[in-house]
Amino acid sequence: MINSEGFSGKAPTIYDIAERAGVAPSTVSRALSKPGRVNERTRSKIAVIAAELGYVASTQAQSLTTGRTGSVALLVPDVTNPFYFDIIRGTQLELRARGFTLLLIDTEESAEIELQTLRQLRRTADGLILAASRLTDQQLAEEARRQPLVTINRPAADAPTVLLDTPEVMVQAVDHLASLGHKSITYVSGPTGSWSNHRRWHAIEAAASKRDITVRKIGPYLPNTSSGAAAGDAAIGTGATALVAFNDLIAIGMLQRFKARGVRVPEDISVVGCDDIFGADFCNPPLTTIASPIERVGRVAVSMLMAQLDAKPGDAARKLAVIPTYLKVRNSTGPAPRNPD
Amino acid sequence: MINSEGFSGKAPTIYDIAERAGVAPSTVSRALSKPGRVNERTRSKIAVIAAELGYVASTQAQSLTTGRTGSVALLVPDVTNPFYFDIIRGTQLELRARGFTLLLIDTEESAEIELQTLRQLRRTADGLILAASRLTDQQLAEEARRQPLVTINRPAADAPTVLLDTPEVMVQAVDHLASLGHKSITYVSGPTGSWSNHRRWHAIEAAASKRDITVRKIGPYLPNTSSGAAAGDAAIGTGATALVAFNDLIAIGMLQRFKARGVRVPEDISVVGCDDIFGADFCNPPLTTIASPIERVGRVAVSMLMAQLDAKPGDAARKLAVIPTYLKVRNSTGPAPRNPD
DNA sequence: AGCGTAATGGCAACCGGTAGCCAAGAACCG
DNA sequence: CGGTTCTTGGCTACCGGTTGCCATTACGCT
Repeated sequence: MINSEGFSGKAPTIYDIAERAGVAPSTVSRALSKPGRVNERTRSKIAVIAAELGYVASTQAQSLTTGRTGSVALLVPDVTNPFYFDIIRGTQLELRARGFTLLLIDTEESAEIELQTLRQLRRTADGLILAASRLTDQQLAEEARRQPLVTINRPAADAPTVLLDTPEVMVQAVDHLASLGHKSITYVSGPTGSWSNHRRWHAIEAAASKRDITVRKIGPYLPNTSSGAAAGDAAIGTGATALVAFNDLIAIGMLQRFKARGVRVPEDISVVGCDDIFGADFCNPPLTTIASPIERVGRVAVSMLMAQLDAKPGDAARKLAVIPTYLKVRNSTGPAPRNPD
Repeated sequence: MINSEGFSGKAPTIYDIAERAGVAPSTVSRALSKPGRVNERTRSKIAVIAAELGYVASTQAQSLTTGRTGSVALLVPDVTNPFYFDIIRGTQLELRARGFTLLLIDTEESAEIELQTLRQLRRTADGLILAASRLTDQQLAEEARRQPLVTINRPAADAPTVLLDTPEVMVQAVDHLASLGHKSITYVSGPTGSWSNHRRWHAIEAAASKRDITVRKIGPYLPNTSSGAAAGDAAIGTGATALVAFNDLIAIGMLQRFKARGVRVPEDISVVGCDDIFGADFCNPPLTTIASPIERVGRVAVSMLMAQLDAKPGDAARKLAVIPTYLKVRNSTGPAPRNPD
């Protein structure tokens, strides 16, 4: 209480250790960071003193000379979107295993914040992982040229990308609905700037056209449950019997809305989501959706970034990783109603 | 492609700007960080050049002299636990508004990782926010003495704390169940190391004893849905009619398990959760739970931390913030069954 | 005009490490 | 035993900013 500022004085530096050990600071530095470079006896003496003092190297000082900061930034459009939970976790776990720190940024679905953060972090992070970037292709390419970057669910020239293979499985979803007798499918579109949104829509369109099924699109909607509620109302208006939503958040929002309005799922209408987020298995009814090992996406993104950081000029970096996905049928899809209005 | 390393050369420094502007580096530094200190014409000239070059100050270099890193670490036991997501978001938003960066750490429910990270970050972060710390009181006090710290849902000597006032509302939950005719309540306990777990249990115990209601405790269980499923089975074994769970994750896990085993909620058994996490409103049935403005918890934690950072010796810091909570009645609670086994 | 004071910008030290270069001593070799 | 090479540790410059101190100039005022 005497000194409300003084958090136990200053942290010890290599100079403190050097003094105690009777060696030069540079020796301490070497003892700690390149063990082979100094005599074993000297090294262990220094190690002991460092431990006693509770020495921790200043990462900022280190990064100043080495150019490495030991941290990687992950930019997500919305931290509260459960889809990103596992990406965050996968990233964080893999990063920690490699001795890196995670800088988490919520870009609030804004390209501007994203861009500004990207610039801000140029010096601060060794590399960036962009989940569902809202930047234009050009901006993305530009940034990729400036700093090591990996994108998730968004291809970019010059930057490695991790993709969830959801479009592939959209075909299965269409087949699933077709086999249940649905003749028409309505796609509930996500945000306009989202690349995966376009990709999913095209996949559905293509799959449907091969099967004599008509498709329609409503939206765009923000990827959250309240927007999903709005989408639910819109869907009822169109008389659709089969809905494929951009993601589970929207799908769950629709489910809630349908329940509130007395529309039965799947008797009156079938709903397919995408991502298999937390909650998809216990909503009412449990949601048929497209699942994938999302945590792995984060891990893979990290390892691709690391490969990029360690790359010698001339190394051909792996540019693309596609993570498999699969259709998970639960209770939100069922036979097409006999006589739709 | 010519040079896979060279991400557009080096970032510009104040020396580059100084040269272009024909002034000394120190002038550039001042122009950028203390505008009043230099002539307005000089300042604007420098500002223009800085903008042209896309200059961004190196935070590590800055922190080296100023001692401020501009980043705050948030430690959570499990990033995939939705409860923390709004805390993360609140923290991140408030931090960004104040020009700080968020370092997110998942401690994997481990006191050891928590402690190790705390040490690691001593130099790297200006302060730490510990959500649901698993440390002992002593460890916590020790760390609080070493660096600016704020805890969430965990009181600590020497560190400001943000508390959710859930125990207060546990009383309401007990009343709610009592008014529905329940004579006995079973508390489904969370992790042993969790302070809020103890606190909630004691609140229930106290409230029940005043109302001639018997209480029981089962557990401990990990705060996730699979553990909740196990808790569900255990609860069935005890013949309980009213369950209050440590948190929503456990409650939802129980709900799922009950559904699978044909136990009707709330007809056969009532369930109360805690936290009102994402999913509590759309699970089946929607969960009666204790809600609170969780995002605000994060914001308040940040502002208490900032107050601590800016404190002059002698300032009496606010040591405790209690965030109100309230009972949200949905469909998982109902009248006690007439003739329980 | 003369003097005090404020405004402005440069110099240089410093923050805490890293790394290149060099010298002293040890070990090795013919 | 002299010469060469290796090992080890110190010295010093440097990374990119910040800041205390000082010199210069401009300005205000009597």
